[in-house]
Amino acid sequence: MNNKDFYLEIKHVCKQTGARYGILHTPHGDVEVPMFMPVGTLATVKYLSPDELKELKAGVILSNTYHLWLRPGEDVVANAGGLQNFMKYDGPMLTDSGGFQVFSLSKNRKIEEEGVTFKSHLDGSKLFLSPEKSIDIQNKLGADIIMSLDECAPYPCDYEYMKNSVERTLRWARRGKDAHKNDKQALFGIVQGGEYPDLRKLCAEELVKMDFPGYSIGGTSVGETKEVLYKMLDYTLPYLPKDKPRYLMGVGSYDAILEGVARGVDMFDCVLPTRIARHGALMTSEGRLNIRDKKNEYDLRVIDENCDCYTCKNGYSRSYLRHLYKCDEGYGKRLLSIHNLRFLVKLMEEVRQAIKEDRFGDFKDEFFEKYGLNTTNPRGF
RNA sequence: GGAGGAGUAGCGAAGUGGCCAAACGCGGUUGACUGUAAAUCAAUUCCCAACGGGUUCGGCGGUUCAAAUCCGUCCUCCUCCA
Repeated sequence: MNNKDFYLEIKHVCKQTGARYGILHTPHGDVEVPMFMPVGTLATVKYLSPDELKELKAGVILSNTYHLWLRPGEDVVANAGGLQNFMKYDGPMLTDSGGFQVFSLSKNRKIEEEGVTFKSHLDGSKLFLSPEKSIDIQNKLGADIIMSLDECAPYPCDYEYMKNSVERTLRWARRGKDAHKNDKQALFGIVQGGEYPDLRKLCAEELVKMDFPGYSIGGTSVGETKEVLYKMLDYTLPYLPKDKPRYLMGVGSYDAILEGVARGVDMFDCVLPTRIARHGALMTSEGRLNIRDKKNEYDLRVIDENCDCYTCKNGYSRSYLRHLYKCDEGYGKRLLSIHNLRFLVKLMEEVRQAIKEDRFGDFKDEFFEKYGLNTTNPRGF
């Protein structure tokens, strides 16, 4: 693709940690990194309008190839002029390749060299997704950033299986790159290799040889502990080029985000903030708050005094939010989702500021101290 | 005044001689959730010094080896007729 359409401009590297602050230029505008990207699988971040996403400064929105392929079909999206125009979100977007569904729908699929055969989770019909097909769909969906089809292997996974899987993922990356036809879209390669240092290194180096405009770290958030996740990062990041964006896939707990940033990750995405919001769990500057708890019944305080989200700013009380939650009202899910997303987006704003001021290491330490992580809630969120 | 019907755990509601501390739903409490098959899932919810024990099915009194379940009586509520 044209370098003028998509590139990472590193503006500052934290002297304490090596964390990077930069501007990611995309065809749909510039975004600052490190950043958190909300997930909108079916061309919508559940319950939120594009206006609300803009207000909370969401930046890049993720969507999903597998799900949009099934419904409404990539041609329907292409007919509307691509994802942004279809869902009326005018910021940058990213589509995942369907690689995660190779993992999450594992009971209904079969992996072969040519591609993956899925049994549709909707009607059971037989579907076949290849690296070329995934890229073709993503070309039609039209996101700014697209992903290679990979195998997101389970955890734990034995060495032999992982080695074969990595080699196949590399062949798929090559095939996807050759099939990629839309030069307005940046195709990222995905590093797999589980917890095996040599496989992570091999995968990263081989992908770098293919020269992608950005690199993802995959095979994470599949049940491994935080310690293993950090090892995976340590085994991968040193082999990725400094001038290209690095995207840690599926990570959204705030401790893992901070550890990722410290290691040089630029992009994160996760369903966690929106999903747990729908399930009544909120991220606050004092840790987790379960809105459904009876202790909130008469509590007129907002979720978090330090939050500037729409929900907190407008004084929606815990009492009211609990009421909406218990009545299963959609507006409650919306208000809670807005809060959690804004919490993470704002956290990233603070992260960037700290990097610019060469104090990200201190910021991270203070944050962990303040939030009491690794004590009551070792996994964070 | 007469005739029917009903009273079961916080609420609703099954159960109508032993397998009943009593289904199920709601409510309550607690976990979980990480490139979204997720407005989901799991545990727990009479009391206690708890892999055991104690007290329950409107009240009281009976029958029985055994009662939420059968009998008597009282109380309360509902419907219909006067």
